[in-house]
Amino acid sequence: MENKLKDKKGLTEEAFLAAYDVNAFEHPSVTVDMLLLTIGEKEADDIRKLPEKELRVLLVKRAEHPYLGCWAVPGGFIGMKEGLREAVQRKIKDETGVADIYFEQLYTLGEDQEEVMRDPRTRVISVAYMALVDQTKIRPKAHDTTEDVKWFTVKKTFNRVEKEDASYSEIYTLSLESEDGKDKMDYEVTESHSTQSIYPIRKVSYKAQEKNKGHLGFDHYKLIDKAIERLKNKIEYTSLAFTLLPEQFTLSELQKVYEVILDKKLVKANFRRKISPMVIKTDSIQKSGHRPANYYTYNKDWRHNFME
Amino acid sequence: MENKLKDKKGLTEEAFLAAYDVNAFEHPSVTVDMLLLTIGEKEADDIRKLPEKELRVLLVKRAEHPYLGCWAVPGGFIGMKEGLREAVQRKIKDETGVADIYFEQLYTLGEDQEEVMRDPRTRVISVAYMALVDQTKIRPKAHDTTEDVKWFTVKKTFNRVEKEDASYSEIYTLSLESEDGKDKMDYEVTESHSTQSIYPIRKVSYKAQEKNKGHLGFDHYKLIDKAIERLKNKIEYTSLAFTLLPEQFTLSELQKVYEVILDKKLVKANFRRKISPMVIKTDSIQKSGHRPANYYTYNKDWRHNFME
DNA sequence: ATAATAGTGTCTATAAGACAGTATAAC
DNA sequence: GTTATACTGTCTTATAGACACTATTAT
Repeated sequence: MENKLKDKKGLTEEAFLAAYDVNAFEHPSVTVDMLLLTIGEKEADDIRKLPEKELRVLLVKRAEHPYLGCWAVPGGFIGMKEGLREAVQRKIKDETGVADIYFEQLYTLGEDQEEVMRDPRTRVISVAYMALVDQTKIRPKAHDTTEDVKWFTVKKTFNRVEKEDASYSEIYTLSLESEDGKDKMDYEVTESHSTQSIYPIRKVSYKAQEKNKGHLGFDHYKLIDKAIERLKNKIEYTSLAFTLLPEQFTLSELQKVYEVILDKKLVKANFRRKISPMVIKTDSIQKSGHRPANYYTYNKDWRHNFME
Repeated sequence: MENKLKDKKGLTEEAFLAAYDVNAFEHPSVTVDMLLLTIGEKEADDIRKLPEKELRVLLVKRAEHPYLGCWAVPGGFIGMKEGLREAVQRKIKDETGVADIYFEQLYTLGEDQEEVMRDPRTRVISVAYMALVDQTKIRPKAHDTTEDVKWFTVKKTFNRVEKEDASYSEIYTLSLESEDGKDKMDYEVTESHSTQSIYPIRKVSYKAQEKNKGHLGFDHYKLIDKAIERLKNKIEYTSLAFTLLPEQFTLSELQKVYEVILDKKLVKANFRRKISPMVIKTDSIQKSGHRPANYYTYNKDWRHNFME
């Protein structure tokens, strides 16, 4: 649509745009952050036992100011002519060497006064994305702006509830530990909910623990926390679990993925009944030190059969 | 934490920050957009009948380029020292005169190439928020940058499914109509889902209809669509419905709110059974041309009794 | 009486949870 | 046989859906 209307100053759109001065105001910077999550396996001591699974996030050790030497979620400034998703795509390629990965928008940082100061360089709005991968498919590598890359095991454990007059708080520990055990950061997470308001008012605060080996840069603990929450939520009604596994998997492996993310044990028979429409049995078999298991694949037309 | 480490160029953080030139790169602009949603009532012809309810969104008629004369979701540039939420809070106050309103982050626009060009002035990243209000509490007003403000009834109706080789598409009509009926915009929404990939790939496209009276600026149809979807999703497991009603309401009113948002009829007895833990009976009564109804309020400690 | 809505009781269908049992491999 | 996991059947309980019935007001 060509807009020939004139504004209050008598300008057409064309004239207005020609006169528009982008630099009349100061602009914030915009970055993307990428939470790359995966399910890793802890090598079992007994060969006959199945390996335990755990949730992991990819962190890079920063080789540049600010937060030089700290661990952080990979990310960076976006180009002027680059879409946010495209920027994330580029980061994923840089970080992992792979292009075809599931990711979705998670949360945009820069909401309140505290977050206005989140980067000492300038005002930074950061759009965070959550990406999910099968760990066996990728091999992360450090590059110019990063000194190291590691997978960190993520765990969020419940501590206690505190009741106040107008609110109650749930207190958790969010812990991050690198595979080699050299870096370990814990955060105390306090989620307070107002009991006064009609609508949910939720304030979350984070406190780094004294004994931490290593530091997490920026306010990235917020992103990790958000990502866990989102994943926990969505895994129940989507097919996201399958993005964390190879194309072929056993039902026990699948169950462990659910158990790690939901953070609770599931009853085998019930689990199998529930996910049966989402999977297809293959003729391959996984051999092991006990009864062999059937391999399954994701049933690609699960969705449209179950939404009318 | 004071960071005394030196980077590759031998600079401390302090020296690095002193030398940091914000203007070394061009920056995108950042705006917030605010989707203010409410439940409105269509005046019934028969006094004895209860009024029908419908979902409405607040749109402003732009008095400035670009999209001068078009309807748009209210919004604007953020200040350098202003948090995103704070900017939205300010807009809400400007637009409605009220401060205490529920709102949450919805979605950040600017994801792909098409969205890089979404504003003819410059590259604009827009962080959209969804706000929910009881329509009786507020009185929207136009101001300097807007020529008019109106509530638009929002409806999304299903048309058909089209099956292709590697995908299937659901086609909907998204319609917006002002209370006075003078402005009416329809969009054909095509949601295609890939049937090939392990993970959900969903592409949505929008097409304005020829017969439209009035235009919607920018890509704001995307936001309206996202907001409907979010609301539909969250109303089932949150207390958001109560933000759309006065403090006291009848169970029939509450049921109508759910029906409008979920876009289906509910069975009264079952609905009441399900929401009973969320509400408290008051001693007030609503008189009308039939059996009077009890007023209820939201049960503020519904949440923590139902999450262990 | 009638129109219109308020409010309740109960039967049925479906899904979730618990648990016990059998099967099959390596050692 | 033992260990460790794979896989299945069935009972119980909880939840969702359908439907019928009674109650109360204004006109």
